[in-house]
Amino acid sequence: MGRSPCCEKEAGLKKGPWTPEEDQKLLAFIEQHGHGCWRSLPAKAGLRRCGKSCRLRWTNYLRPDIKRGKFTIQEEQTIIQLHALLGNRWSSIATHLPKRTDNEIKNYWNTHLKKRLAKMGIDPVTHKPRANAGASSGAGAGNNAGARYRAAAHLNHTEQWENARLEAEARLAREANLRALASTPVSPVNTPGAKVRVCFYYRARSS
DNA sequence: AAGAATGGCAACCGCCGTGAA
DNA sequence: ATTCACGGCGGTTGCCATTCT
Repeated sequence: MGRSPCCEKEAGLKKGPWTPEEDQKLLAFIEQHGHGCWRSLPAKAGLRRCGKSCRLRWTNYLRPDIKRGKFTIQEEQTIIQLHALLGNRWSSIATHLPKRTDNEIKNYWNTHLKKRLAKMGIDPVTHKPRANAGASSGAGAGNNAGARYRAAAHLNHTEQWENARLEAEARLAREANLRALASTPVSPVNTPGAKVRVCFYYRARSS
């Protein structure tokens, strides 16, 4: 039973980058009325966009509580720790970084953190040391001191990440307990319905 | 200086879960 | 019990900016 696409190919529906005028319209409308039903919002706000596009623009860019700009070391650590625990569940990760959007975190992971971990010889999917770590890091074959240094550094990093991971695990467990005690709604981390699509794919850029 | 390659990020696509009818 | 609409999510793409050759 196929679902029709959420955004019908309606004539005149605009796609692509948002203009400042569109941003202004969306912002003004939501500030005045709240977003309500996203589907009907564009018509009410005078936008020629689909509701989904409006929602995305709002949640990823226009929301006033979004922190933009460079991620701090602490934020990076949190992302790495949570990714080790949760995999690519960006929305869950984002709940622990309240001012960052899942899209931003996902982008940051794919463009920065993933590469950094790989460079350190850590598999960005499993967060465990790679068996052949360092073999492809461009190490000069005859440089033993360099190799020793890299090996030590690698062990050091591995240890660091593992500790961080355990810390995060403990913290999340504590938080879960507190939530259970307070009988508040379970967090996305433990929500049964939360998507567990851990399989990871990263588009290899064609060169 | 110019073109190619790469990086970074905003936005789109399609699937899934949920709740209402 | 089934269908449908909607919101939400993760994966992917496309474009602009920056760096490299």
